[in-house]
Amino acid sequence: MSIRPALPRTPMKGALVPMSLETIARLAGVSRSTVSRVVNDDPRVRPAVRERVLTVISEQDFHPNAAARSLASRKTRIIGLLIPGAVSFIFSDPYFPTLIQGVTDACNADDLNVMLMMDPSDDPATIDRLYRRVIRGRHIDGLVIGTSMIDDPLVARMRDDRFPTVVIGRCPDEPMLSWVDIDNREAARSVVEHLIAHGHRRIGLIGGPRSVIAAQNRFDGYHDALSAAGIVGDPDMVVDSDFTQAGGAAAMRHLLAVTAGPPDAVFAASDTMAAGAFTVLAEIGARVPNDIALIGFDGLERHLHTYPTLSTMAQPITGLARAAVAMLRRQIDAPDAPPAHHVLPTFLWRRGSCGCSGPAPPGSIRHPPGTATTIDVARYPPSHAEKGGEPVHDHPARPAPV
Amino acid sequence: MSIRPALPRTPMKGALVPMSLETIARLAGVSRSTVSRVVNDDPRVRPAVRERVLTVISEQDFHPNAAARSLASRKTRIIGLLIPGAVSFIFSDPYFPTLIQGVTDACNADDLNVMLMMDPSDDPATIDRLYRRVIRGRHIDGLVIGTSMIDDPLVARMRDDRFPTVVIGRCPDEPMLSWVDIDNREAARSVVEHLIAHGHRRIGLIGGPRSVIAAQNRFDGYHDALSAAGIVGDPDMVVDSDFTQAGGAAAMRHLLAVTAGPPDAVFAASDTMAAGAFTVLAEIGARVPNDIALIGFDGLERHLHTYPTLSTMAQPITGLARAAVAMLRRQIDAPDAPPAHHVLPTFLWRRGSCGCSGPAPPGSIRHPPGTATTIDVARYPPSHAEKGGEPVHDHPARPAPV
DNA sequence: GGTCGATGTGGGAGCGCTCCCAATGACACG
DNA sequence: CGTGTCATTGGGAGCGCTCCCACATCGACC
Repeated sequence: MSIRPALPRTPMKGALVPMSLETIARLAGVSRSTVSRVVNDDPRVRPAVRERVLTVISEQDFHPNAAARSLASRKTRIIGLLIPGAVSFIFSDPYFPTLIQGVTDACNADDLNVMLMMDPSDDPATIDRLYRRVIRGRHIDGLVIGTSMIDDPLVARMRDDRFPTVVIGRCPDEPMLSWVDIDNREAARSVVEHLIAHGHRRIGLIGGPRSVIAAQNRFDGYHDALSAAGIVGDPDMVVDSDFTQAGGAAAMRHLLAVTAGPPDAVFAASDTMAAGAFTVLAEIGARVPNDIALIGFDGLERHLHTYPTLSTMAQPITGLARAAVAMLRRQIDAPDAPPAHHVLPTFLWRRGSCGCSGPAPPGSIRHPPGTATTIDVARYPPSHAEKGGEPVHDHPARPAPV
Repeated sequence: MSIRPALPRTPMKGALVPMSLETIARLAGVSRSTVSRVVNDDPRVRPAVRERVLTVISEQDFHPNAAARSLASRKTRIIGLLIPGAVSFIFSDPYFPTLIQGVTDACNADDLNVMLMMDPSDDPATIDRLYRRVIRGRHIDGLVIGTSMIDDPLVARMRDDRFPTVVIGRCPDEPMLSWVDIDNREAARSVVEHLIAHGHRRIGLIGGPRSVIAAQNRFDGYHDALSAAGIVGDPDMVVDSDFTQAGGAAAMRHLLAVTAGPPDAVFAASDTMAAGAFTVLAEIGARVPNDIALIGFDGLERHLHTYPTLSTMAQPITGLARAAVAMLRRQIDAPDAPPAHHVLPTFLWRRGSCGCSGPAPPGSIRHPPGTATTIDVARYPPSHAEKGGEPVHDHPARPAPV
């Protein structure tokens, strides 16, 4: 195995030839340092010299060696994106793909690179190897964690290592870690409140796995709304599911089979589960929303194409990703700054499946569109805002209780 | 901005302390070289010494610095995974998420890291920056390209740069690039052949974008089957769509509105588009498969939960990913080896939506289960094989015409 | 007892950058 | 004309590894 570059080989058409600052320096008649300054946009270079160097760089199609740069600067310009393997629903739900896309997009804008870390097998030994190799091997400058599980050991590890980390999804037990999130509890509460405003009393909940903090928060919000309305919840109306379409379908069947009678409205804690519920309702010939009303969670564009269109609590997935990257950059630049916590707003899209098709239901809450968070990267509402529905209720950003 | 590590700080509980081969060497009473040998599994170390060094490494929780390693060895142990932004259907279809997962999984097994490259905006300037930064900056050792478009400029660039690259999806015009693929044309042909065996003559096609090579190949296969059966195709029966569910629904509506009459069977070139078609059929009350039979493409597990279950041509997405990583590793180790091309087998799952519900239709082709390709990494059939249907027709791997 | 190979081991010389400091020249001012 | 100041520029010293070569050390063998 020859590792040495094949130097004497005649450089063939376009083939990558190793090139260094020194080469460029010689060709431009300056020193290595000056080329370095030009490459790094250091102002201490005379415009004429800068011009000359830039010309040579562009002629030679030179780009500085990342490894050498990292070694000397102690910065890799790579951030890690960790998607925990424990979440079985990773790719049966477009949440994570959208998140990944949002993160890479934000990084492109900053000339950062993304190292994707995930372990579908969720084997502790693999995770440990991955962790040691990437974090301790200093492959990356910081880490974005896709979604935190309750008692995620990796989260505690990052805190102990004081490694720059931003979690998407709150970490109530880790005040020293930065995170960005939506207010899942409040959002869920207002979904159920909306169903109550439609006159429904027997409201089912198709929830996510309790181990996912966001899912737990949505359970809590559901109960909050029932309590506030003085409704005594039926435990049979609450089904734990798994964020998949199949799981949503199974949960719906379960709700329909409850001895005390089926629900007259259902809140599914994800659009994907709502879609599963939808198919079951179609199968048995139940009319939505007349027989059973339905509201999802996520605000995925694709569910605009069902009939009736799915009402849903939209969360700014791309905004979360952008915010996480921005926060992480800040943390990398100032490692000793205190942790930051941000809450982004959500929107309830009233569409066909909840019974809204024009006039707001009696008693529905209508807030003015909330000003977004102080993080300017959180562009909101989502781009498909204009495609259907109308925001009824939003949760303005606010500092989270730390 | 202090870049220097805060050395004098008392090392707090678990905080990352910079550590080097030299440190370990001193603690173990050996030289830097010996530690390096231990870390790299070089046999030229006495067992006793190795043991001692390993103990110190583990005590100190040491992991060698990736940048220094890369700089000295000229290998980064990172591979790039490029998902072209031009494909709008990236995340509306689980194909890419599954591919990404497959690639990271394969890399974990080899202690390789994955750098995710994608540009949703598909802006040439961004792509160019990304390319220069990552490829020419030598951030990665090699590249897996998710799916090639017809005339993808990036593909030509890789070939010119002689950069280790494997494309998932064939590149007929680039014999010097390695790729792994399925035989889309033949697979599509046998789908349509199967519909013909069911007695259908008026067969619609919901295709993907023509700019995607795989989609084009499926069009060709569709026509092959019609020709072979002596059926004169109706151009109105062929609708170009976009691999999304909404696109599939729109295409189905289009097929239903054709003046010469609706199809009695439809081949959708992806399961996601088939799902869209499904909802339209349900909406108008058409029975599947009695009024209109339907077969999809991809073999996504989620469509096992529809009613009737979706018949589909399954492709080994994870197998493609694994094969690509294996091929890329080989190419990185032996850059001068000739390019490799592999074709993985597909399976037709006969389920409810095509009319198969037990006995094979008259004249259906039944091959013995094909032995998989010579690439041992391609485990096949997919893990959900046991969940429904029965393979009817497989395409054994064969060397591709180069 | 000398020679040879095999087997370990140590240290030097980079890899291609960044950062620091010293040196240079130009210019203004006293 | 001396001196100080500023803007530029060059070169040295690493960053933490890998690789190569030299140098033991130890038997085995003649």
